[in-house]
Amino acid sequence: MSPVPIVRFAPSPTGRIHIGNARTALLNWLYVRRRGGRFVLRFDDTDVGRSKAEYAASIEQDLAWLGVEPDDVRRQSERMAIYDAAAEKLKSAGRLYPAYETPEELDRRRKVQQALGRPPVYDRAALRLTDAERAALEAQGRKPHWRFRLDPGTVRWDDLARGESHVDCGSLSDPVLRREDGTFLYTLPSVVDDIEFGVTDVIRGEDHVTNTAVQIQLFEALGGVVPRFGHHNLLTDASGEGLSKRTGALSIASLREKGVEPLAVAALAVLVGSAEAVRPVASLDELAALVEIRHLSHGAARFDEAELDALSARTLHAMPYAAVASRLAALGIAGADAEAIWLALRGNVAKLSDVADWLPVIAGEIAPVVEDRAYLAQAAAALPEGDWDQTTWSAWTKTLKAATGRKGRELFHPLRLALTGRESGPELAALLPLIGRARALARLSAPSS
RNA sequence: GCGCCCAUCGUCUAGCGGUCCAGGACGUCGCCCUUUCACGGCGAAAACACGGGUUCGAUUCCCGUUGGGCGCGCCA
Repeated sequence: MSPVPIVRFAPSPTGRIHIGNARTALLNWLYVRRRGGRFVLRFDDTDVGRSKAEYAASIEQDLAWLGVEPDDVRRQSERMAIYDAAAEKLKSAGRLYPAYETPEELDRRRKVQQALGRPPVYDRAALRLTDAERAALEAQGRKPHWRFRLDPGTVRWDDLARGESHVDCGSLSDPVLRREDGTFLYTLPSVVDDIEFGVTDVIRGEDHVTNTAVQIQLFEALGGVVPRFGHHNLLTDASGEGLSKRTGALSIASLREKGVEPLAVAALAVLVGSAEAVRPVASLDELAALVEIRHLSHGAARFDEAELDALSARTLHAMPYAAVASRLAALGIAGADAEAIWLALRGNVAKLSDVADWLPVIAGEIAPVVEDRAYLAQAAAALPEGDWDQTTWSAWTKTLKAATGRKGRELFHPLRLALTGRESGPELAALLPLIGRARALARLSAPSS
């Protein structure tokens, strides 16, 4: 097998991606990030009716927001001729055969089989058609769709996540590879592309395990190298319901709009349902070192959005200035004081945008809360001269303590109320130098409120 | 209905026959630190789904039941 892993994330651009898709994308991305390798973003857009360019664009945006930067982006809609050739190859090998049933007929048969307690498997009636019968159908204007003739045996593989795995293909329908109009379903293009792009590891959700058995047969029928497969456990929402059944709420776009940190989304998306404790991380590299596909559990895991908010806040509390500098600049926080402002405020924000709430305290207008004018006048008079730094607060309050005999809450709280106008907030030692002498003096001397 | 996978504290999990009156993380609660919040420190409550086996001994192995996830598409 290639020493350099090549993985792919293959969404169909028929909607926006949600947290479950992000889990798959990230698991792939982190896999090659740690080993050195390539990540291909492949849009499985053979369903022209449902695929939309704007969805593809938004998927790329969502991935970029999470920090996933593909090495290559491909579109299946541009590669039809190649799938055509593969289909011909299967046809001449006797593995692809025409079938003429209508979707309604098939649906009816499936229902009958289910009612009889039989698995709803295609009966291969088309395989028993004589040449004359086929010609008759064609003469009526019926166009065939094309099915891949499955080997009935059991397909086995050593799964990256689940170990020894097997699927009995005898209980599967021959998959339709191509529609009447010549367009392809996802199965064949996926395998053709995996072969051609040299994909070494297919990491996807466990909803694909039976597809994997079919696709392994397809890899073999096409003479391609069968990649390693890994099927990660699926996520459910907080109530235990499968994500695929719900839409919207857990989309990456909605999480971004809520102001959740991308690193928190990434961390929870891949750490939940694994043996590793969910924790804030400082980078995707740190996350990559934590994630081990083999350590994923095999049952579905709950993704709790409430947990995400807490993780997002904790991620912010430890975030170095360099990691947020450009986003702070966009909020108007830049220049010499920007780092000090961030370090003073970060422990008190749940979302990055919360820093805006504190800006007036540092550099704008507030309504000081004044309850004890005499004490504040005394405090104003004791305000140190010269340049202020982190030590100014304690020097000042020490002086005040000696002069007034106050201590604890009685000493500090009136100062906080006057200087910030609020009951609680960041440490005043960090805030005071940012507020500056002039502003502090004005607030301490404000009229009673 | 049939098939595959799973089943340990509220949640995510460790556990691969005795080391488990079950360990960690998040959450919750309490205490400490602190002018407040947050952080940090210490501590507490909190779980082996049920029934049968196998075994000297089952959380751990087997079978069944129940529950859950997924699949059974001319979706991907």
